Amino acid sequence: MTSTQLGRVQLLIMQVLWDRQRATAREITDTINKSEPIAHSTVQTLLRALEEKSSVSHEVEGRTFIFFPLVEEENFKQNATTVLIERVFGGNAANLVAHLLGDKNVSRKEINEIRKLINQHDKK
Amino acid sequence: MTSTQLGRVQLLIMQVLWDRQRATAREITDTINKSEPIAHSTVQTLLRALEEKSSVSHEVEGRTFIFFPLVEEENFKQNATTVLIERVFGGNAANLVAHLLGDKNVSRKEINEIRKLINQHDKK
DNA sequence: CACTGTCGTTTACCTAGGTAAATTTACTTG
DNA sequence: CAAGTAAATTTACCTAGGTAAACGACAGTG
Repeated sequence: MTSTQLGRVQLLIMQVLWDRQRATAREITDTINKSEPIAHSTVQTLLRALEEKSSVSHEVEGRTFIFFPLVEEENFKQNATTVLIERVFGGNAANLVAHLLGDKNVSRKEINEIRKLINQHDKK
Repeated sequence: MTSTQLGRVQLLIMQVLWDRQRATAREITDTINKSEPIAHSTVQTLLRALEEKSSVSHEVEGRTFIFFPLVEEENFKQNATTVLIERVFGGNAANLVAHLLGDKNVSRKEINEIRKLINQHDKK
């Protein structure tokens, strides 16, 4: 299916994997537990789900599984962004940016950063 | 709960309501059916779900229900955008824009539009 | 007055995501 | 070798979203 759609906790797991490239279920659980409580068995269940939809795979080392991502972080970001633009912003990325400029959750500092990005992008 | 999280089809329904402000279930079904097939009973089921989470409400007119949105489109857009930025772009809107500039799915035309938006925004 | 079409309601089934305990399996260490 | 530990697997439950048939109420029409 290669669905690059992930649930919130699945995404946390993927982020650990993107960060480390390789990790055991235990390492993933411990990493997530630094920011929020999660049971090890939950992580294992979701890892199996991720494996079923070909987002991750594993190698066996001794008697433990070493997991690694099959989906690239960039691919995922692209997909997530595209879905938002398609469903919510009529398929036009500029509509999304227009929204950001008027969004109270976006700070002045971020807007300045955005302006810089555009200017730099223009210089090519 | 006031969850502004909506499923794909729920969002289609909300978009019809945002567009018309008031509509019967039948009108919603017919509108959606112009772009994709959907059973009337599916729309009714989802309308009830939307009503349960206070996204829409209805008045009774004769023996039919007239639905109308309780959630503002802007609120929803803001929420959906915030969730993407938080979960995928480390909470920084500029990261999202940086991504857009390198996204193959975003056309040159859209980038130009974005530049114009920023320039106009600066003039205040 | 029975028939038909349109409502809304009920019921049922499926998938995905999340949560986690219980169980099994197997290695290691006293 | 028995016990404990740690890993993976199995099992179970719950919610949200989606899909749609089946059902019951009712108004208008022949």
